[in-house]
Amino acid sequence: MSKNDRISMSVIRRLPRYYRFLSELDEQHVERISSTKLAAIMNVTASQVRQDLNCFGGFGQQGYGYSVKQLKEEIKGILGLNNRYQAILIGAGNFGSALANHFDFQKLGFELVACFDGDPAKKGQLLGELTIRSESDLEEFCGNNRVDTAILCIPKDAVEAELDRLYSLGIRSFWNFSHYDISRRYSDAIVENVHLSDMLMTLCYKMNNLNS
Amino acid sequence: MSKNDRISMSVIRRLPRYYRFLSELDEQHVERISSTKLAAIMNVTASQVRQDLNCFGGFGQQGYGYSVKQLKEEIKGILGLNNRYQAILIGAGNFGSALANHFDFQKLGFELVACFDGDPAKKGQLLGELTIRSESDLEEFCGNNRVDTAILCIPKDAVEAELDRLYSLGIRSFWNFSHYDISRRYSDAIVENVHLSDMLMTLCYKMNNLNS
DNA sequence: TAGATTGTTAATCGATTAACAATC
DNA sequence: TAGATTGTTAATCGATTAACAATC
Repeated sequence: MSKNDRISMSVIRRLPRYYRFLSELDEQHVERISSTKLAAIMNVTASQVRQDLNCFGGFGQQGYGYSVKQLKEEIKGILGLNNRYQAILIGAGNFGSALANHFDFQKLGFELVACFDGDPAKKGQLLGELTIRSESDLEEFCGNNRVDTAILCIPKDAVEAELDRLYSLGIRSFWNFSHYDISRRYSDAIVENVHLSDMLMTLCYKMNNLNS
Repeated sequence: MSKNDRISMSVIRRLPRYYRFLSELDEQHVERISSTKLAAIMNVTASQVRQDLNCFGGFGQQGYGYSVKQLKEEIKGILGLNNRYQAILIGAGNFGSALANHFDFQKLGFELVACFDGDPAKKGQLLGELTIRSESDLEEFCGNNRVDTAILCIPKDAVEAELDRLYSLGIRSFWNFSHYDISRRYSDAIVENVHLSDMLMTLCYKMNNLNS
């Protein structure tokens, strides 16, 4: 991470994709790759590949290309995937449960350390390897455990109250599956929103307006 | 939908957000709104609001602003949310199940009409109001029913074979939760990708590189 | 050395913002 | 009419692509 003078989000959002493709190449024991070939595989321009990678430093070698393994590791580091993060899940409804059971947090350095739900009936139930805790245990748990990220899988209306508690407990990073606008309330919060319904609407538009 | 000369994806991806905010305003019985006020609520510039909306026609009125209800309906129409779509779910694993049970398809005009899973043990099980079908019933079902969209909730390795079958059955629209690159194989496919792990990686980057 | 391919600068393209005349 | 606010053009900004000298 050398010449880090404000990387644009456009570049950042492409990094996971580079990381995926490089991981694949690495698994196939490909040792080196040129920007041209990588671009062809990823369906982008070679210029963009070189431009993107150069935001972080000269990982390549003229006349040779890039070492797949090294580049993969560099990007992994840039993304912060070598660190360990402890996440808690807020809301053990269907969606939160799916995430807890099915999503490979480990692969990205995350560990789901607790899960909270407002429904008293759910308290004590198992969710994968976790026992569902009551909302009221939030303060105690966060007092005794490091929590790096909260994953919000509760309905929009329930978010604000919950968010205020999480924020006052010092949590600043949120993976937000609700439509509540976290950044508006806490401008220093680090937020990644997943708006599934927005994406389905976009598909809907494409169905009506693309080719066909 | 008047002056539709190629709207950029940047604009399209903002439409669901307009739609959401306008729906809220409408629920609050707000009758009209100016681009300046809407921009303030949505945290964008008034210029962008006017520019965006004008891609589709002059919905506003000088000196007055926009009618909330009308604008909402216009955008709804542009997105294609007034139509009815029949979707099938491919893969009734944890994630697919969550979607089937929890996601409000109806609201966007979608109806989940069938669900398929490769695991014979799952056949016949109930998933919400749907009975899980065997993969082998795909051809028969699609022969007898209109299917507008397939929702892919199967692992990357399983996608290609499945995609080929779906494509040959005439399905061209895909909501893709896997990392398989559909557009590369079928360039005329209409695809919306949801790459959850990419988004978590982006959050990870932000945690390491933003403020703090 | 000759060939390949990067790193980087310059050119182009597209998207956002500003400004203002048109008009309700 | 005067005030407000759009629709739209022009200016700015940022992101992508092209080009090429540096260098392995």
